[in-house]
Amino acid sequence: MKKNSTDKRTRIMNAALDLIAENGFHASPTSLIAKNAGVGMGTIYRYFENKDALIEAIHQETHEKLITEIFSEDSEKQPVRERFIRVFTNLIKYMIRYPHISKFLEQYYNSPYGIDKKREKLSSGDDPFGKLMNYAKSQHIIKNLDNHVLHAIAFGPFIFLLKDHIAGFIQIDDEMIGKIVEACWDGLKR
Amino acid sequence: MKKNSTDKRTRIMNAALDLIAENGFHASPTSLIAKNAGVGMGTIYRYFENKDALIEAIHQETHEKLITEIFSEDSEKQPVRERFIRVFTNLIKYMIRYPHISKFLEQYYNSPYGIDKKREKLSSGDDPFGKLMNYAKSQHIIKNLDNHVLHAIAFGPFIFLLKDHIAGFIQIDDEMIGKIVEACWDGLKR
DNA sequence: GAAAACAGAGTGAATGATCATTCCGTTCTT
DNA sequence: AAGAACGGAATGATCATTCACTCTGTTTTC
Repeated sequence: MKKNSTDKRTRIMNAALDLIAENGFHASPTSLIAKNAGVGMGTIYRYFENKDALIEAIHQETHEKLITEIFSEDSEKQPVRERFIRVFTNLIKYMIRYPHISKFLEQYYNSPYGIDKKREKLSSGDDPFGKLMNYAKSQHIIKNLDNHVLHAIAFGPFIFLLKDHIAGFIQIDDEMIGKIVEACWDGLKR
Repeated sequence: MKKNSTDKRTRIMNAALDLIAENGFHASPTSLIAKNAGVGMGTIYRYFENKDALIEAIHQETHEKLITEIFSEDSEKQPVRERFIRVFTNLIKYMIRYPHISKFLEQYYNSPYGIDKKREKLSSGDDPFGKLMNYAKSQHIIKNLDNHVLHAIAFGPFIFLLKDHIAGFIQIDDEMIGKIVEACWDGLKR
């Protein structure tokens, strides 16, 4: 039985993800990450250059997984409204299904890490949402506003609400998801 | 020339506010707060029990100032739509005029402090936005959704956008404010 | 095929850095 | 001069990171 070193790497990443989701970056010492992953502290540094690199790796992986999943059924042949509604709905369901990932990403984007990452994303130009927005604008289906503003109208409400959901103030069910998505679309459409 | 002890208290609070806004909680050591406030480290502990108490005091003060200011012109006699638009517009302008306060509050509400504070607010029931929402719902002017959801639709977009503004990705001018507020209203109204 | 030598993953005590907080000598106020 | 206010070095706690060592599986030697 060959020891798969990916196994330990994964265990470290999962332990860190869980801890950061539950306690935040600053209450997730490497010692605890190592303990929860069932490895020695030194082992973390065999797989990651330092703690930042570990966090970056987790972000990269979760972000990719998220984007892939929520756009999985998206097709340029569908009507724009349908596409928006499907993608938003997927996003919300995903976030609710994987609360630890949501919390991690939320923390990440609210930290100094996140700002730089966003800057990178924007300049590299591979933003599937941006493309969808641009197309919808060219068809005069949604308001002709800066993409940042459209992003805000589309995602702001749910990001806001997610905190309430995670904190336990509300319970988001399928019916509510439908209504939220509709309301966001109302804000977006011409 | 009498040394007013309130003066030092204020200087400490302002220094902490600025540092936290610019660098976050965890890059704002008491030593630096003291230095920027022009006082000794020990002095901070004459005015605040500990660092948490200092942060709570800053929150309390900035939050009160914010609420007072954005509701200053609000009157129950005005039409609901006008009231929403005025209050939102005030909020956005305030946040843009005082970016350090905005950043501080954003950090605060994204930290463990903030969650507890929100819980407190909700149970105490003194939420002027909630009242406005309830009234508008009773008049069938806005969608009949849970207040959390309405809050999210109303404030989510701007909170989201504010980060972009502060990070320098966009420049929010008066025309943009008007459009954002309209879009939020579109999401809210029946 | 057994024993010896090696390789390198894994470990966690030790290190050094950074903080919040305290404590006591100094400075101001009355 | 007494007492309050102040300053900042000292303290003790918490971390990320390192590094000398162990352990296990593999290769070489005879």
